Amino acid sequence: MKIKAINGFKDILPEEAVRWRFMEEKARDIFGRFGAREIRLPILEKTELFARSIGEATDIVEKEMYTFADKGITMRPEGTASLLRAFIEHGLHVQQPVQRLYTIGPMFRHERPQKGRLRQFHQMDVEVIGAPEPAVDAELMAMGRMLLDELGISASLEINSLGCPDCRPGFRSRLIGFLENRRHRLCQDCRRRIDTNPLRVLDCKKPDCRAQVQEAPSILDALCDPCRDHFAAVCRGLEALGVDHGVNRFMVRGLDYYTRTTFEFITGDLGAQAAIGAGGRYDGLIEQLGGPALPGIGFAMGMERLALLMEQQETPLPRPATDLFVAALGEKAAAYAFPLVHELRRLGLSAAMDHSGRSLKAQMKQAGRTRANYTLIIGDNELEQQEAILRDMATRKQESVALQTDAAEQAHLLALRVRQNVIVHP
RNA sequence: GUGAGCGUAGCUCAGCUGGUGGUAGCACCGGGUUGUGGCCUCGGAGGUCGUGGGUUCAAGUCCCAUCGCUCACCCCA
Repeated sequence: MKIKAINGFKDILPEEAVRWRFMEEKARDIFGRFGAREIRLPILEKTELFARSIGEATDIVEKEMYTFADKGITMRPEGTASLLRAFIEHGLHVQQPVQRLYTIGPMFRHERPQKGRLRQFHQMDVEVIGAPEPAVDAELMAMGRMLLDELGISASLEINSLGCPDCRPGFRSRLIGFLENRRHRLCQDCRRRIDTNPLRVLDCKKPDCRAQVQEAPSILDALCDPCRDHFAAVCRGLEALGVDHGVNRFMVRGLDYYTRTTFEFITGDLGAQAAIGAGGRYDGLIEQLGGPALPGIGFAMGMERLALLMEQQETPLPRPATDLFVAALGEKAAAYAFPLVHELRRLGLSAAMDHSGRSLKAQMKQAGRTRANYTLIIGDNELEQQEAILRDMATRKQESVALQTDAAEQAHLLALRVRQNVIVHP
């Protein structure tokens, strides 16, 4: 019986990995432009970290974590908790008043896999710690938008405010009162949600629930003055930066730690998975985790979802190419080519040759397959006359080049000849 | 945790109400081109029809079980 990867865990094969690399390089580039520095974090953390940050009663903590119960450790289901733990542990706030950090890597949740949702999935996570200003909220969303733009992905941005510990509890109880009155008109799930997570009812997709909820009190009307001012300033900031967005008063978060600004990048092209990136402000969380009383805001992009969209929208990718393929015919020629290819590689070129003594036709085919820009053809005739044929694969033009006895010298000459014409394929 | 659908070559799939002999395309290898890739053409290799059981003279096809995958609910990036 063949051993296969386990359910919800996927291999990213070479062809697909090209897309992933492009995505990661774009992200690192753009995060860097916004002053974010990379932080690399462990995959395993104490279980308690996630219970305290994400929330004991959330689905993630209650039933989706990969936990080694006997050791009290868990494979991270998201990045923010780990990042903040590291931030607090190493006292990063004393270095700079505002820290912008990003991390990229795998996360783990034991859910049933479906389109755009795996058990091991990957996120790109950006967090800004120490800045309460609404301008930062707008800046972060603008950064997310820029990344999507440069990845060729179109999505809409929805924003909302969840208020703060001063104003949310009041809204929450008003909402519960409203929902209780209409309990009988809500779906089974929403009836349960009234007790577990009443705000979540606002986000139910069932038409009947949506209709009921239209009449519900709006959190935006219930915000305290500071939260109201903050939200207004966020909207102005987005407008100043030309970032299109819509206000969605029904949007909520699945994690407990969010305050004030929340946002999601939404697409209709991924089946049931609409959110490709989401985040928000978490002003009390760092203190709650035993750190300094600093505000924070961050968001995560789901990389599998981005990759699916890039594929659908046919985002052009840089394809790897070979600078020079050496086609050697016969043992003597192969013996000459062997160190030559090595020297070419030492000089920084990508070079390849065949080791199985195949026909020239087969080797040319191989050269084409490896996307070689040039092929150097060396046979017995060429060795005898100390001249090889250099073929430009795109133009099919050939020229002869003098053969040197020394491989390093030969490689150097070829590199000079071939490099100036190396094309970076779009 | 719940529901539905699907398992035929490395990939994408054909195979009608069960009827000798398992399709095709892509990819791979070779020939046409005795030393020149992409196009064309000819050929080759590649399959326990997911697995086990049952019905039948006969099962890729029908039934049952099992495993796997996919999508959706839930939840979320």
